[in-house]
Amino acid sequence: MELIKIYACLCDLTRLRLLNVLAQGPVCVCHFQEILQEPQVKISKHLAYLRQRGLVRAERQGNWVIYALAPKPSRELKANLACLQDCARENPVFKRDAARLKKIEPSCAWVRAGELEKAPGQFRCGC
Amino acid sequence: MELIKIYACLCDLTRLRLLNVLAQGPVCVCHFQEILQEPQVKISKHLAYLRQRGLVRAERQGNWVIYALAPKPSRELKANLACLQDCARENPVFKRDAARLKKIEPSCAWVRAGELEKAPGQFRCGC
DNA sequence: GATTCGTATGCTTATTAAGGTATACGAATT
DNA sequence: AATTCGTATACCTTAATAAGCATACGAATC
Repeated sequence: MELIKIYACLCDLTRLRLLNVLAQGPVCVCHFQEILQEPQVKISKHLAYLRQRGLVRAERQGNWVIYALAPKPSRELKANLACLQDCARENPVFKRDAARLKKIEPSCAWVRAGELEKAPGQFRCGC
Repeated sequence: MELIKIYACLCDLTRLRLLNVLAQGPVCVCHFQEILQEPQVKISKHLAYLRQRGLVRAERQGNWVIYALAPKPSRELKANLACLQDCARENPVFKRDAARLKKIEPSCAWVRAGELEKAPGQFRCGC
């Protein structure tokens, strides 16, 4: 059942943090490393978990892989992500992630605008 | 973290069904057996799982054990249970459970009203 | 073509969880 | 006191998961 799958995705802190960041917009793996302060393997694996279950999609841009929330989320998923957003608002861990995201916002903004494609080789990962 | 615990409780269908039924009010184990159509061990174990994590509390009344949602739920728990209720509304499995609950409603009503204590020995389990 | 960079995957180990069978438990009945 | 009833737990088997290490991969650079 869809609901079970969703809750299974949500019952790990790392994945919760990933999804919470993604709610702000697409982010590449190396930025996740910086925001979550977790090793690459860990991040990559949890992203794979979410990807395999359809909560998230990945798109390659040169060396980087940009992750984003899946388009056309089910009603259940939409509701639960909203609920998560609401619950996360007051939580120190999520707030800290949000702050770190804001710090590297510029690079993420380029990514979101697709500038990376237009001007390849212009941007370096800050990791 | 509270949220992780909650999602862990929610990522199993049996527990989801239990919680969804409990949202209507206290229910005893044997009624759960009838509503979910699942073996006693299974139900008992999942109730223990929820009990150990504080989502649910149990109260003995003679031979029966009545389960109810924990009082004073956290903001997170309240939000997620509401979200579940909303998602479950259209789901055939949960709807079927709700229908079965309604059928045995009378006995459950006694339990809820505490009549069981007032008139011990008057009621038998329908299982 | 070799190297570097960012990312993904295979392997191993440890933990957790789900289901079933059998049995133990407390309360009530006989 | 023995039995019955409703419920809980111990034990077993199997499967899923998380984390870390090492390594493979594709794209870009040198």
